[in-house]
Amino acid sequence: MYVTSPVSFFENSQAVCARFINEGNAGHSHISHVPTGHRLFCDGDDANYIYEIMEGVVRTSKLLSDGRRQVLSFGYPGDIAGLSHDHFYHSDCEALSSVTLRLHHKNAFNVSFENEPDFNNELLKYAAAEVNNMQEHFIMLGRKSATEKVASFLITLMDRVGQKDECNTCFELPMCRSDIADFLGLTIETISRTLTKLRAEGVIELPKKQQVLVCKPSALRAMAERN
Amino acid sequence: MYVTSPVSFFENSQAVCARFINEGNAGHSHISHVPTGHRLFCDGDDANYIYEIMEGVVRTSKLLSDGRRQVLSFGYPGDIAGLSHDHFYHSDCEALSSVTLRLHHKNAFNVSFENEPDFNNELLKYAAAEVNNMQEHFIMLGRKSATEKVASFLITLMDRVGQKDECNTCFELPMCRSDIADFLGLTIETISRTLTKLRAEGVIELPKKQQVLVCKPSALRAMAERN
DNA sequence: CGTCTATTTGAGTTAGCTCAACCGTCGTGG
DNA sequence: CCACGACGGTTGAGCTAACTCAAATAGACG
Repeated sequence: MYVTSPVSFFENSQAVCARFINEGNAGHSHISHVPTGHRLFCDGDDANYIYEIMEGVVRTSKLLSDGRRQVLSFGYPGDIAGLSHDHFYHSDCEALSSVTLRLHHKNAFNVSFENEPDFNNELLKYAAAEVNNMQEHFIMLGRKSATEKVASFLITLMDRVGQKDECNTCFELPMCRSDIADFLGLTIETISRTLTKLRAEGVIELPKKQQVLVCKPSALRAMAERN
Repeated sequence: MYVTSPVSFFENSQAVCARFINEGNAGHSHISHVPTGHRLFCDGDDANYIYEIMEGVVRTSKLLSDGRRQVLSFGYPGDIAGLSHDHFYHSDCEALSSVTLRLHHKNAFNVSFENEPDFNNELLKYAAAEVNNMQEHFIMLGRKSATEKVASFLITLMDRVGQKDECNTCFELPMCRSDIADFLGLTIETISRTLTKLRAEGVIELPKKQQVLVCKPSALRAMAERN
């Protein structure tokens, strides 16, 4: 189980990164591959890189001392992981699938990147958008019911990575139920029951456990806002 | 009641700002005063300014269509409000006390500030720190009990603005119970009951309804982490 | 085919919610 | 100056959404 697995179960993140780095550009950034389940960085590590996700999905999370976990985000291609306001990462980050990354090496004593004003501007834009996304997630965590949370979550994924054939939209869930639970502030049982309910109502289908088919997108959207 | 008060109850935010602006510097920033209860900006307004809080406290919040509200942050001196990733504000912001602000005028078609790379760097640093704070708040909203939430909230304020005399630490609560409730994802009744419980256990005192005296800071910190 | 793990389903519990009454403070107007 | 109403906060009683614990099921994989 993720929730209780100690950090030491995985290799040290530095080692993982070193192992899978393929030197791309000699300059400030290079390309790296990380396989499923491996860690990009840990809470407390030196924040030497900013990770641009090019392919695959990562999960960032934070642990409380008693094992409770909050998943902070699922990072899809185009997203950035590892932004830090000081010298350290403040979350764990793990590959949920085989991941291709662009690593931007960071001056260890500066949040921003020297001689890269454009990249800094991009980062600022990204950070501002991230703040906005997180604010939306605040509403989700603070004020929405279980059904609303799950429906909102599915809609976000549908809009972002859904494949539309004729009438339905289909997408993969690279994360397991406990990841979803810890993202939405619920339990795995509640996630499961809610998905079952949505399926029973004909709003979605679950061809495989980690694959969703949205049959009634408008009904799903309605459920994300009320009840 | 804040939760249900329509936007139109207050004057248009542009007007408010215009009225209370005292031209400080002729350049990119100027100083402004906003009295208690008045709005700095609304969700949907053109994001023309970034607000640097110099004195007083502001509250940013988001409303759902059915009236549910999530308070996103309480802004204290040194904080920034109004950061946006596009041309618009995505939250409401209101003065909880008489507030002094430095307004930074923004190019309406750019997130960042032209010819102000230093300010941009400051912004990036601030945004990264903000992301970090918000991640902490995710744990609060997603995984903590009512008691833990209230205790965490009090500790944050205590550490930030507490006045330490001999053995106790004292601070004001410029926000009302419903603000705290909507910040922590609880109801006013639960806030009230929890404060009563903390008082009964001798951890805090409430000399006035909007004033807190922390008698047992370590006990309070313990409660913030477990139950 | 058997084992391991993720997920689903069921049954009972509870933390926090809703609804309602009450209290205290403060501002207004007779 | 006092009565009254409004409003924010507290307290009580009962309810319910989501949790916990437990058992059954279903894939995945050697």
